[in-house]
Order: sequence, then structure tokens, then C-alpha cells
Amino acid sequence: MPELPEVETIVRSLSPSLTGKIPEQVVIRSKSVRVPIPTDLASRIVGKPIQLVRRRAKWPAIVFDTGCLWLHLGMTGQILIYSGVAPRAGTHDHMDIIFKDGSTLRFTDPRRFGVIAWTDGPESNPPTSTLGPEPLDTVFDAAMLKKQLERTGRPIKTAIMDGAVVAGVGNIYASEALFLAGIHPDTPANTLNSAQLGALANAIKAVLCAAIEAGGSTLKDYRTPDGKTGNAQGLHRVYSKAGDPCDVCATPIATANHSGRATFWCEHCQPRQCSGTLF
DNA sequence: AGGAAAACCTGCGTGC
DNA sequence: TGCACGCAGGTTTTCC
Repeated sequence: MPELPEVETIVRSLSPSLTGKIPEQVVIRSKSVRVPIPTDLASRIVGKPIQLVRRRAKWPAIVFDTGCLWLHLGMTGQILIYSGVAPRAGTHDHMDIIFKDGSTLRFTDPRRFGVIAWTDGPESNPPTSTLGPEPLDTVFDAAMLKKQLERTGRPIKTAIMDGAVVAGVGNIYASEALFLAGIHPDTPANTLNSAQLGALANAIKAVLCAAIEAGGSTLKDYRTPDGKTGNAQGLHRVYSKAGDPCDVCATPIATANHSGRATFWCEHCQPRQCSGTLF
């Protein structure tokens, strides 16, 4: 469900409201989401004040001085905050954290692709395999992108969705960034020239920043912790617009699958590259 | 060994 | 109206 901008929006909303709160009770209603929910979670966090809320890739972390509670949202997960008593829990409400001030954090996820996990140490990394650079870090630029792509001939669309290449770019913003950079999604990753690498690094930053400014994209489920929808879906120029006229040249937006995920692009603004030499 | 496809699970829209 | 089918924002595992 959420990509980097949605998670960033959630973290920015949670941080001021959760920092300093002290969990009093943890209610776990499901054995697992995507992986088993740690059964000893209450013993780790009850009575311990929250230090801050931060993000790595698409993983929000609630940070305690002893470790991090990671709440990955998968496709359909939501983190909701109730200032008073929470409504009666539904089928998909997997965990509540009730704080000393009477407020409640609820983790809900119908499709159960999310993850609830604990790692020791406030600076620890998410419980996942190798994560690539954060695209909004200043160190992320054309040179770093080149280093991440030079050993793979996969289609560039597939490559930038790989979290080991760059963290946090999902299916929506992969198509949007390639459109902004004018690069065809089928282009082999290791054939991009330096101008294209620069354009793509900038386009990734630009689409993510614009989406954060707009509060994230709400396609269906995404909500901020106070229940608001995002507005970034209005910024989409190709995602989910198959057949619509390109807003630059009016060519109908094309669609195809890359590694099982829908891709959208403009054949005119993102011309397919000729392989080999001209002529 | 790299890369594509399948798997995990539920809900919703579409078309017959 | 109802049912079968396909598709969905992510990540890991399996298979080629």
C-alpha cells in the first residue's frame, strides 16, 4: 500500500503525538501478520517512554531507548491513533498499544502483508534483507545510482523498485519517476548514460518530495494516523492512466507488466532506446 | 548467480 | 442478483 511518501507522512504525523508517551498495555489479537508478532512485546515496551518515531525505507520505527518497534504496512496496513478509548476492534485490527494517558495506537491490516517486529538498539535497522540508499539523502545522486545499476541488465523499472538498489521506491513512483526523467521502463539498467542517470536521480527525488508535500497518495486504503486521506494521487501523470492522453503530448498512456507489476508510460515522451549503433 | 514468477491474504470492481 | 475472475500500493521464497 504505502510507498516512501506515505510512510514519511505517517512518521511525521506520529512523531509529535507519540514522543514521550508511555505504553501501559499491549493487546495482540492475531498470531501473525506476514511474520509472527513478537509475543514478548509487552515486556519490552510497557512503562518505557517513546523516544521518537523515525523511518528507514518503507519501515516506520517507534523508538525506545532499548530498541525499535517496526510496523511495516505491507499493502493495506494502517496505523491509527485514538485520543480516547478506541472503537471495538474489528477482524483486521491485529494490535493495540494503550498508553498511560488513555490514548490508543491501533495497527490494522486486512491483507496481512504487514510486519510487526522488534529489534534491539534504538539505532537498529529494519528486520529485512539488505536495503539500498535512501533516495532523499544528499548522497543519493547520479554517481550512486550508476554504482547501484551498473551490474544489472534488468529493465530500469524493475531495478529501481528493488529495495537493494534504492530504498522506498514502489510501483507508483517508479512509473512516475521514469516519466519525469523521459526514460522508457524497458531500458536495460546498465545502459543508461550519465545524463539519464542524473535525470532519473533527480526525478526520483522530485516525485517523492512532491508526494510528501501532498500528504501521500490515497488510492484506496491509505490514511494518515488521524484518518486523513492524501492528495498526491492527483499528481500522478501516468500511474493507472492506461489509454488516457499524456498531459504533455496527448499520446495514449501505455501499460505492461514488469516482473508481475503494472507499469505505465508514454511511448512518445519516453522513447524506446535503439540497441546497438544507429543505422 | 541473476532474475522472473509464485507465494503470502483479503477485498473490491468488472463482466457474464 | 450472484458468482467467477482478475487485480491491488510489498517483500520473501522458490524455481528456472
